[in-house]
Amino acid sequence: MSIEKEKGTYDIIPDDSLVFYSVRKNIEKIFQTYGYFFCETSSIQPEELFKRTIGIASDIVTKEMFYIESDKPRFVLKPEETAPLIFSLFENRLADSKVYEKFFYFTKVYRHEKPQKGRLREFYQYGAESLGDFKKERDGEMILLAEKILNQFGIEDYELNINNIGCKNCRAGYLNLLKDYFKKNQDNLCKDCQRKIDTNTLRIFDCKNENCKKVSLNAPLITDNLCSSCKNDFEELKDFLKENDLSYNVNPYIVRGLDYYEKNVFEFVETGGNLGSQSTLIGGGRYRYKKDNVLKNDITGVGFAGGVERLILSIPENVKKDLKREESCDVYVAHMGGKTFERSLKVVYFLREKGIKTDIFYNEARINKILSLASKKNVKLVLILGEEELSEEKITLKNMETGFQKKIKLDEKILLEEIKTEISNV
RNA sequence: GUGAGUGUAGUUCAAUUGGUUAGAGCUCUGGAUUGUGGUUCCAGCUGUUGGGGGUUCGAGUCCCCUCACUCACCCCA
Repeated sequence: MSIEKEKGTYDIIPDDSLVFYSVRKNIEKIFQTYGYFFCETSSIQPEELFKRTIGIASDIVTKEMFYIESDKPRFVLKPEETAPLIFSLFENRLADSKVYEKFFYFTKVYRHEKPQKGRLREFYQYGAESLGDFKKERDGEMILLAEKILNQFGIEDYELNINNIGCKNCRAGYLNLLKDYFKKNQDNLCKDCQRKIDTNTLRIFDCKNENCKKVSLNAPLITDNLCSSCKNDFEELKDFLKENDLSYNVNPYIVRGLDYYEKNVFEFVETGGNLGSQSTLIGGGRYRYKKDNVLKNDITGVGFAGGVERLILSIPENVKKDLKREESCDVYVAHMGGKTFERSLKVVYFLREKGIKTDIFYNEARINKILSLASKKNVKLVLILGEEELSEEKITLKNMETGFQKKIKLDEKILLEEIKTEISNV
């Protein structure tokens, strides 16, 4: 092809689109079941928004934004959905609404990174925000909800990691403590890490260098340096998870890359090896949008985001097959042309009117051709209306899974009942 | 952004130290079966070997450039 696409982008077309679409519907259904309301903001957002929320020093802001040619102020393709959504809710006076306080989204986001497995430049994120006071029930529901999504798609190889990254009262103190520790030991750190001491202290924990690992091993941990409020919040979350039989690991090294996170944070990590080195399925936690010249008060809440493509990569093949089936027609009608075609169309229109997913092959074709097509389309039932059936005022109903078939009276109401019972058996 | 690897049919992979017309499975199309699919059998289609340049009598194979993908770092969903 002479026209090249942007790397790290892809098109959603069959068969994969069937899985994608089913995943989307299932996710949205779960959110609604938990009382969350759908939202989606524009893909085009002011750069300023992300600078002030996810942080001027964050990787996303410093090197991963797609800039759009436009008048001032500079606009970017949104790299995440939380900040645009929170600001939109604030502008529309919904940030402290009691009617609407829980929101979900399913939207495209953009990050200019080098693509690899599980990492794209344009990808979908699903996520939720629950605005209001910090409460263990809010955090807990978020985690239950996130896990519910993984379970819905038969994903079993994952771990839940939690941490508390502190708040304005204890976080800065801890960082200073950590900086002092690394400065004392900087001779044993690699050059990269020496540079990180002042700019990106926490990232030293991620270094793969053996010497750095050794130094990190004895470094002070955030979990040992929390203020009483954070400590209490963390314990409450653990209690909640225990009460709800959720197993978790405390991972004091979890770092959130976005500045607005505070206190309890969590991550669902894939352990089945389906995501290569990009193992994070879902990341989330509590956050605080500090009051400034735009926000009149602090906005607090808890939320999470998951990558749709990573989720799909983690879904077992047999589950994907079922999802595809969910998206295909229930009934496919085979006719033999002429009057059988005319009569078949009436059946099709009737069934559609009754909410049965029904389709028909417009052209005249041999029966084995149509059945083969029906099989490829994953339909559950085929109705056959040939000259033979028409002359007896009957229609053949064939279950494509079992192969069982029977002739029934060519009467729409009787047909509908038969179809309903057959479908519910599949 | 840094480093490494791989690019051959729709797809998964072959092709002797460079040697003639680049092959096979699956998919696909048609038939066996003009009223029974998913199994089986038979037949058939599909390629600027990612692109460009170079070396050579001769390049899928060697060299250079470029692009794409993959993996890792980094980071994150």
